[in-house]
Amino acid sequence: MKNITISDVADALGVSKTTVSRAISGKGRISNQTRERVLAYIEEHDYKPNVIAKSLAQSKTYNIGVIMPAEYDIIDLPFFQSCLFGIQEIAASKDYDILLIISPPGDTRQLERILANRKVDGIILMRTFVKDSQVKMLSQKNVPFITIGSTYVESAIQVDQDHKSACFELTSILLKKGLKKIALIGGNENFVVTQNRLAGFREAFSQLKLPVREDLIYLNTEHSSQLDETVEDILTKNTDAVICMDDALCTQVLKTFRKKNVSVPGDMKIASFYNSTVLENYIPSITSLSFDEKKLGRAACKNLMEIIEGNTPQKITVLGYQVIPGESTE
Amino acid sequence: MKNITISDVADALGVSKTTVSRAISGKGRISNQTRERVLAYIEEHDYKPNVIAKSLAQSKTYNIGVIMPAEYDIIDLPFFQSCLFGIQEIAASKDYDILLIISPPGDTRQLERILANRKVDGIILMRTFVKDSQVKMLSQKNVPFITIGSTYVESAIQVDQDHKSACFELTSILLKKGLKKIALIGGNENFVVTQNRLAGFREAFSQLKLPVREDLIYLNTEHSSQLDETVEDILTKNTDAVICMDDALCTQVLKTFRKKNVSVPGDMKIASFYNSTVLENYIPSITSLSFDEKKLGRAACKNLMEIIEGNTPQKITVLGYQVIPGESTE
DNA sequence: TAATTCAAGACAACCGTTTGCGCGATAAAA
DNA sequence: TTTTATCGCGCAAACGGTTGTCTTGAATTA
Repeated sequence: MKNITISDVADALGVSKTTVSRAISGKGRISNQTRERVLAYIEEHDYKPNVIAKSLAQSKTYNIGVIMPAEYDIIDLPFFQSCLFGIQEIAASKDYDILLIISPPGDTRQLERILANRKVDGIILMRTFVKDSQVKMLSQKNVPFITIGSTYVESAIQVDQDHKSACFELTSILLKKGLKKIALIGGNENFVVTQNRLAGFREAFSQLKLPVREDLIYLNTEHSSQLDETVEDILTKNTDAVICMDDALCTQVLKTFRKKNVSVPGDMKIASFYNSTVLENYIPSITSLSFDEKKLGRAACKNLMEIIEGNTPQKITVLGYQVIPGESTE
Repeated sequence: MKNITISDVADALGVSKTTVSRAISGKGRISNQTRERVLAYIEEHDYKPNVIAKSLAQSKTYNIGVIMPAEYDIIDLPFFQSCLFGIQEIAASKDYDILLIISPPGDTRQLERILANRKVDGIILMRTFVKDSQVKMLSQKNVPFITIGSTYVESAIQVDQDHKSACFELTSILLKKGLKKIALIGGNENFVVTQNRLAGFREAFSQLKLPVREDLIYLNTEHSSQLDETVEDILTKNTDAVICMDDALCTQVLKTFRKKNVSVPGDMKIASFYNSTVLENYIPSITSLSFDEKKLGRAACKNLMEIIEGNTPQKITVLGYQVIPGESTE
C-alpha cells in the first residue's frame, strides 16, 4: 500500500501542491475557505507529510541529538534518565524526536558522522568534561548546541545545576555542627561538576575562616579496591564526617564502615549528593542533596529550541537544589 | 559554506552523478579505475553524501527506533542502559543511529507519528507488556520490529532472557535447602517477564511435588507503603524465604527487615533478580541472578538488522543467566 | 471607464540522492 | 565478417516536499 502524498491530495482537490503545502504550514497566501477544504480532506484521509522530503527541502530534520557519555563506571543513571525524560517532554511537544548518541567523551566520531549526515538540528550534551573534545568540536562547527553542566568554551550556551552552592551549603551545615575534619570523596575529576563541587566545598571552609584539610580530599575514586584504601585512610586520620560526591560511592563507603564497625552517625557522619533510589532504603537515612533533573532536561531542551528557531536564549541558566536532611549527620 | 554535493564531485571529475553514486555504493557497473579515481577524490575533498537525500531516494533512514517505557516506578534503569549500550554497539557498526522513543506502554501516539513520518527503518521494544498496544500496532503495520521479552503476538520476533528457567533454578535452590515457605514479591504483573518468572517459580514447586503457597505470592507491589504491609504479612505467616523480582524491591524489603530486627540470613533468607549495583554493597551479600543485558541488546539489534535487510532471523532467541550465590541464603 | 492594486493560487525549479533504461564500444561467438 | 553479449557509463525520471515568480481575475481608485 503506497502512502498518500501531497500530489495525491492536490489532484483529489483539483488544486496545486503549493496550495496544499501552504494550507498545512499556514504560510503564504491562501483563502480561509481553501485552507479549510484542504485541511478537512487531509484529516479525513489521514495524510501525513513525508518528513524526509520536508527535511530535504528545508534542511531540517526535527531531530535533536542527545549525547550520553558511554562510561561504565559512572553510576549517574538516574540523572541521565530523568534528564532525558525532561528533554523528551519538551521535544515531543514540538514534534521533535531524540537521536541518542552514546559515546565516550573523548570520542567525536559518531557525533561527526551524525553532523556530516545532517541527521539532527541541534545537540544537547548531558554531561561536560573539563577538556571536552565534543564541546570543542561543536563550537567550531556552526551547530546549535546546549551543554548541561558548565564548560570553559566561551560560545557554549549552558544549563546547569548549582553544584557549587549546593556543596557549599552541605559543607557549611556540617562545619556549623562543629565537624571540622571533613573528607570529600569524589569521582572523575574531569567532570566539570566535580570541579564545581570542590569549589563549593573549599568556599565553605574559607567563609568560616577554617583551613581545608587537603589530605582529606580524594578525587578520581572510582574502583572499589581503591575506595577501600581511601576509607582506610580516612579512618586513620580521625575524621569527623565524609561527603560523597555520588550515591554509588556512598553505599560503598557505608559498606566498609559496617565491615569495620564504624557506626553512623555515632562514630562518623556522612552525606551524599543526589537523594537517589540507591540510598533511599538505608538505615540511618542519609543526608543528601536533591536536584530536579527533569527540570534541567526541560530547560536545556527549551533553550535548544530557541537557538534552532533563531533566537538567543540567556547564556547560562542555573537551577536550584535542596538539602534533604537525614539521620546520618545528626 | 555550502556543503559539497554529488554533483560537485561529478563535475570536478567530468563524470556523471550516476558514476559517483555507483563508485560509493559498489553497486552497478563501473570500472575499477574509475571507481578508484572517484573514491580518491571523495577522500581528499571529504565529501559526505547527504543522508536525507539518500533517505528520500531509497525510503531508508538508517535510524532504528528504540522504545523505552516511561514508567517512573520501574527501577529497571541498569537494564535499559545496558540494553541500549548493546543496541548502540551493533547499530553504530552498521552506521545506524538510535531514535529514542520514551512513552508509556499504552500510548502509541509518538510511535505512530514516527512511523507515519518514516523516521525509522525498524523498532526495538525494550520491554513488552501482557497486552501491549504498541506491539499490537506494530504487527498490524508492516514495520520490522523486535521485542525484547516475549509477547503473545504471533508475528513478533523476540529476543529474551530465560526468566522462567532462572526463577525456576533460584526457587529450586531454596527448596532443596529445605525452605518450603517461600514468598515471591513481584512488580508490575503486566510485564511479560513477571509472568514468566511466576511460571518458573511454580514449576520449581511442582517438580518437587510441593504445593505452592498462593497466599505468599505478592504481585504488583510497587509502592513503599504497600510493600511494608506485604512484608508485615510475610512475617506473620512464618515464612522461610523471600524472592524479590527486582533489586529495588529487595532493598526496601531488607530495610523493613532491619527495622523489625529480622536478621538475614538467620531469621529469613532472601534472594533477588539482577545483581545490580543497588545491591552490590549490602551486608550480607545477596543471592541473585545475573543476566547479560548488553548481549541482549546486541542480539536484538542484530536480529532487527537481519529483518531490515530482508532476511528472516529465528523467531525466538533466548539468552542464558547465572545464579550468583550470596550470604543471604546460606 | 480605464488604470492600478492586490489576493489567490498555479507553475516550475530545487533540495541531493538513486536507479531503470539506453547507447556506443569492445570482446566473444557463429 | 556478422551477430550477439558484455561492459562502462550517462540520461533523466523519480523520491515528496518547499518556495520564488508569474498569472489571473476581482476590487479599488482616479
